[in-house]
Amino acid sequence: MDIESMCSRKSEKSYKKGETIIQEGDSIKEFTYLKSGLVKLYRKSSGDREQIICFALPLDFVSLLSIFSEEKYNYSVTALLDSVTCSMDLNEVKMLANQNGRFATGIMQKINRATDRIILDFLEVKQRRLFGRIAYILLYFSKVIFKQQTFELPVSRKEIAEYIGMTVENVIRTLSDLRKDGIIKIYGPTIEIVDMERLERISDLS
Amino acid sequence: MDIESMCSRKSEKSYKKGETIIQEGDSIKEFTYLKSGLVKLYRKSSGDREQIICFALPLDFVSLLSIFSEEKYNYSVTALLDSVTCSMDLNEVKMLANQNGRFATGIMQKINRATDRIILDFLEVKQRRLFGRIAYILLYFSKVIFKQQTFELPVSRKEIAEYIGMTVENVIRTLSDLRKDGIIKIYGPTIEIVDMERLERISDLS
DNA sequence: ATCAAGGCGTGATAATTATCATAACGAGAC
DNA sequence: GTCTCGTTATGATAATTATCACGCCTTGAT
Repeated sequence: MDIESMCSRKSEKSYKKGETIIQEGDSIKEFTYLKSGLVKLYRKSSGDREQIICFALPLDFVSLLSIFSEEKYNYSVTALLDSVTCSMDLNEVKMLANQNGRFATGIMQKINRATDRIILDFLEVKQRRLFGRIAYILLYFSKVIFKQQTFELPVSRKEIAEYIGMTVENVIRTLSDLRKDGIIKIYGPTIEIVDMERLERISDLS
Repeated sequence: MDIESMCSRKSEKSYKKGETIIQEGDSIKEFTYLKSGLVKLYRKSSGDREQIICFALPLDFVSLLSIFSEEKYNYSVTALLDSVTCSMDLNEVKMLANQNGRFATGIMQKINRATDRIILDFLEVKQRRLFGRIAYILLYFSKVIFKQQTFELPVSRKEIAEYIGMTVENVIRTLSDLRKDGIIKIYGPTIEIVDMERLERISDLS
């Protein structure tokens, strides 16, 4: 019994871009992963601001934090692109995990990998400044998410700001500066990385 | 078979304050938790700086990130106080987890709780500025680690800086400012929180 | 069509933080 | 002992980032 086969007999749900999949405070009843699309995991912080924790791609678990240890979600999930999730009853998953060690360690490994990734990315972002952070997230979208030099940004400038921990104005300004320096091109919502090496250097040099 | 009983027949090691328990890059052969003392988990970032990921208390796992998913540690662990660790052979733990679902979910739950804690603390720190961050970490030491208003700081100012992502000078300056405002007292390495409410207000107001 | 709201973009200014310099002090090496 | 070296400490200055203010454009509601 693996995730794939379990999923086949479980419930799929579709979400339009912008729809909320999980609301902070919801009780955790299902174990969910993303089948297609792109979502953001985020948290409401004091003063009605939001902090984006990470983005999740197809086959990533959406049930990460708090699952198996809390009763209620301490983060929200919203679709950035039209998305399909696959959910299984959490109690069934827990029972299965208790009965089947291999299944349990499989899940464990996958969740750990995801949370490790979050922590390591936080550290990467933290050691950079504005320019380095913007370069880092552009490279992230280009290399990890879209695997292309030209892509349509699935997030607003505000959401970038919420991920890297800066203000919207500075995100916008920095993108403009990168454009003025000929490192990227901006066509409305799509971004083209023109000078990949220079962007990488900026990301490395903080 | 639970962690406690498994530990009883496994190897304990003692470390003096300052000794390194795990070195980034070491291959992961054991599953380790802290029996007594206090340690820091940290990572070397570019430019021989270090970033502290978290602190671990007795009964916390020291094997967190990368374990079960990587072959080598991507972080280091060093004792901040004299510490004793308890280690089990990782392959044995994996085998046991594969055979025993309850054991596996138990570990899973504990690791998840720890990594969740790290992520949530990162978010808390991230949304604050210098003063708020210093207040937050002082409250953390006071409430979580020592459960006292007066305690001996187990970390240097530099290490505080490495945790909250600021410079040493600003950490020192901010502690001085809090002292001048009568919120804390500093006797060499020990700190007394005089005005807990004010410190909490500073932590909340960022 | 018109209005309101929100995202994008830019400039001026203020606040925050980093960097550089310097000094006192204690611990460990020799 | 004495000499480093690292930590704590403080000030002056520079760099970075946030805040405020404004205008443009698009989208959705009425």
